[in-house]
Amino acid sequence: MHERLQFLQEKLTAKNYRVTPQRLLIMQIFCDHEGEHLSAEDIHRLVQEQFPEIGLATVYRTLELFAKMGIIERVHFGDGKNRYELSQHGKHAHHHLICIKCGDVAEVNEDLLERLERSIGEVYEFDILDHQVKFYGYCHRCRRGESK
Amino acid sequence: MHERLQFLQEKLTAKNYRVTPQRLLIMQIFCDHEGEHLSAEDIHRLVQEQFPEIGLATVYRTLELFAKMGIIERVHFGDGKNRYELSQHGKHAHHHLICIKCGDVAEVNEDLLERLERSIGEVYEFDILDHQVKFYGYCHRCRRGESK
DNA sequence: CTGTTTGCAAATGGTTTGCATAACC
DNA sequence: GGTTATGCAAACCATTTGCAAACAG
Repeated sequence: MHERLQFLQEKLTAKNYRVTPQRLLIMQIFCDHEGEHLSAEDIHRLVQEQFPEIGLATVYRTLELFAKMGIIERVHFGDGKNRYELSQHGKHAHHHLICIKCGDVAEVNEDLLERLERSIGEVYEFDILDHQVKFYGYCHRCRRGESK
Repeated sequence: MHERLQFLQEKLTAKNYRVTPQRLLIMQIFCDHEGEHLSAEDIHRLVQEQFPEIGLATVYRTLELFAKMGIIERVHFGDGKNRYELSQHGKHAHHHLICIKCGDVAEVNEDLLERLERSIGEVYEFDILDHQVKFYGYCHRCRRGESK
């Protein structure tokens, strides 16, 4: 949890970016909310609890910086806003199960797509570097008629 | 091509929506541009060539109506705007190869995902109804260093 | 100190909405 | 003729940008 902040500091320093409390705090928020898919507004609200004077623009600029540095990834669920999650160093974490009833988003961490990716790459002469896969349907709760 | 317009008319009438030249024309545009992934603005521009007085709002309202009726599908490529394509009745057409260099979007029509979908459905107790898969990388032209 | 980063407010761009008019049935 | 659909303009919402002040190195 801690080591991630240290890692961030090193990476920032290495690229001549400055280590600021805002950047550290936003990173902290990501660590405290792993597995969630936060929007910029979510992050702004959460950071404000500890640092009320932070501006939304700073959050956006930080998210862009982190994304550019490969620390976080942007994911799109088609609800009009971007969402962000920590990148899982090397591993893809872009298999999402999205419940069309309760809106719950679960992650599938297995890299079952690898074989598919390889064959598509061959057939279509396409060098695949990354992918994003979304499955829409009913989650285990909703399929049983439970509410969230 | 024609039969699609007739199909649209029947579906509109059946649901007590009105058959208007704007709606027919937008459908025509989709038929004339199969395989492309048009944004609302693209469609507005194309329709305007034949019907200059159409408003952007009408385009948006029509797209929403068509999507609600299942005639078209919304797809998101993460460039900030929605894109639309004709639904392929029953078949998924949501495997996209997106070139991160030239921006070209190709479709993969095979339903290679079916097995994967089945096993994920079992493991995660998730009823999968639809999916959307995007592969990002270099297309055959860009990988050879050609320009578009 | 010097250049980067921040906060604020204003601008932007895609999409939605209110309302009076026009068009379908 | 009654209701739905359209066009226009204004509203909206997520995101971006300009700029002067604050801050890291």
